[in-house]
Amino acid sequence: MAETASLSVPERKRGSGVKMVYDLLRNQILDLELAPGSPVDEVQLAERFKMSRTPIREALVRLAGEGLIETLPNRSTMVSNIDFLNLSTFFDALVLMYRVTTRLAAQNYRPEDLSVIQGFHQDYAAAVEARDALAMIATNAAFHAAIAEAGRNPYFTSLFRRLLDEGRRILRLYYRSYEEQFPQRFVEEHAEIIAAIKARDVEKADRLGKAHAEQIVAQVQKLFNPNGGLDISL
Amino acid sequence: MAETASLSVPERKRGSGVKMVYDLLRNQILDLELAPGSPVDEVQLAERFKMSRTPIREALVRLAGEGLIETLPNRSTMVSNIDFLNLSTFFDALVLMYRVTTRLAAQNYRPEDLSVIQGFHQDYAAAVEARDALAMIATNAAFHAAIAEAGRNPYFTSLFRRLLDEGRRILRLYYRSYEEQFPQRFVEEHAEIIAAIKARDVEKADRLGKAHAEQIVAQVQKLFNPNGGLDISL
DNA sequence: TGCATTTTGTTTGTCGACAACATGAATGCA
DNA sequence: TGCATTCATGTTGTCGACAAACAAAATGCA
Repeated sequence: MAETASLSVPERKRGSGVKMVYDLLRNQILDLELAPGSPVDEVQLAERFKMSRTPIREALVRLAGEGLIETLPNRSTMVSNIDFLNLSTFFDALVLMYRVTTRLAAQNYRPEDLSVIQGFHQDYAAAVEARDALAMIATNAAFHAAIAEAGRNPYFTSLFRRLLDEGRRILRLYYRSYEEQFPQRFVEEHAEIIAAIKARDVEKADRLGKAHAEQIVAQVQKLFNPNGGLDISL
Repeated sequence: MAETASLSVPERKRGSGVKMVYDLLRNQILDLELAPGSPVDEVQLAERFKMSRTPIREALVRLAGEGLIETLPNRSTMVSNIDFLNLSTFFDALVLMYRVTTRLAAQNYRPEDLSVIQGFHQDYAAAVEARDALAMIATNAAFHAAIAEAGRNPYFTSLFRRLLDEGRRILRLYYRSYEEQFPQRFVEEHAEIIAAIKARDVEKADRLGKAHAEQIVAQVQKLFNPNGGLDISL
C-alpha cells in the first residue's frame, strides 16, 4: 500500500523507458506510420513520453544501429529511406535467406518448434481470411522468423529478421495499393513448407523456400513495374 | 591564434568522442586485449578519456547492438563471450558468406575495386612475410571485406563483416597458440580468387571462395580438436 | 554458529542544464 | 539589388549530479 497514492504519475520502471520508445518507434517505422524521410525530434519524443532526452537518445542510437533511422552529425535525425535503387540486392539476400533458413529448419528443428510455426501459420491464415493487411504482414514475418529460429543459426536468423523488417516496410507499400487475393496462395505454400520441414526433407524445404521467396519477389516487382515493359533491372 | 593557449586540455571535437571510444573498445575486444567476460566500467572509461559518462554510454550501446558486449540491466556490462558451443553455426554462416560475396564480386565488380582488393592482397602477403599475426588477421579480413564490397550487396556485406569480426577474435586465439607456416597457402589462394573475379568467372569464384573458407574452417577446427579423436561435433 | 535483516557501497539509469554547431533570417555594405 | 557578414533560432552533444537497483558486508537474533 505504498504506491497506491501515485495518481497521474506514470511511475515507469527503471529500465523500461528505452524499450518502450524503441519498440514503439520501431513498429511505427516498419508500419510506415512514420514515413521514410520524416524527421525524428528528440525533444518532442521526450515531451510525449514525459521523460528526459537521455533514454530517448539511447533508443535512437539502437535504431540507428539497425539502420532504421539515419542521424546526420549535429543535424537532424530522420527515418531511413527505402532504397529502391538497391532493391535487387535486397531481393537477392531475401531469397537466399528464405532458402537457407528453411533448409536449416528441416535439418535442425525440434518437435516444440513445430507448434510455434503452426501457430503463426494459423495466425497468418486468419489474417488472410479477415483481409487484415497489417496482420498478414506481421504474421507472415513471424512465421518465417519462427522457421529461421528452428534452423538454429543466429547469424542467419538475425540477417533474416533484418530483411523481414525491411520487407515489412516494402510490403506495407504493396498492401497499401493492392488489396488482392494472392495471399491465399501463400497459405498453401506455407503448409507445404511445414510439411517438408516436418519430414526433414532438406532439399525439398530448400526448393520450396526458394520458390516461395521468388513468388513474393515477383509479386512485389510487378507492383513496381505495373506495365511490365519498363523494367529497369530491378 | 585563438586556441594556442589551451595546453593540457584535450580539446576534442564535438562528435568525435564516441567514435574514438567505440573504435578503441571495438579493436581491443576483437584483438582479445579485452578478454571475453572481462567487465567494462563506464566510470573508469570516463576518467580515462576525460569525458562524461554520456558519450561512453553511447559507444557501449552501439557495441552492445553489435553483440560485442553484453549488458545486464542495472548490473555490470562485460565483453561478450565467444560461443564455442555454437561454433558450427558460425562456420556455416562464414562459408556461405565467403561463397556468396566472392561470387557476387565476380559478377558485379568494377575496375576500381580490383586495385583496392589487390592492395589488401599485398598487405596480407607482407604481413605473412613479416610473420605479424595481428596484421595477418586484420589484412585478411580487410581483403575479404573488400571483395564483399565489390559484390555490392550491403546485406551480405554487413553480415560478412560481422562474421569476420567474430572470426578475428577466434583467429586471435589461433595465432596465439600456433605461429605456423600455413598462411603462405592462403596468399596463393587469394591470388587465385582475384584471378577468378577478374575473369568474371562466377562459378569458379564461388568454388574458390568455398574452398578457401573450408580451408580456414578446417584449420581452426583442428586447433580446437588437436588430437583428432575427441570431436564433439564442432 | 547459522540464518535473516539491515546497512553500506558501488554501478547503473535518468534528469535538467548548458555549450557547440548548423540553418536560415536579418543586417550591412558596395 | 547582390553579396557577404552577423545575428537569431533551434537542435544536438556533453556534462555533472542524483536516485534507483543490486551485491556484498555488517549487524541482529535465535
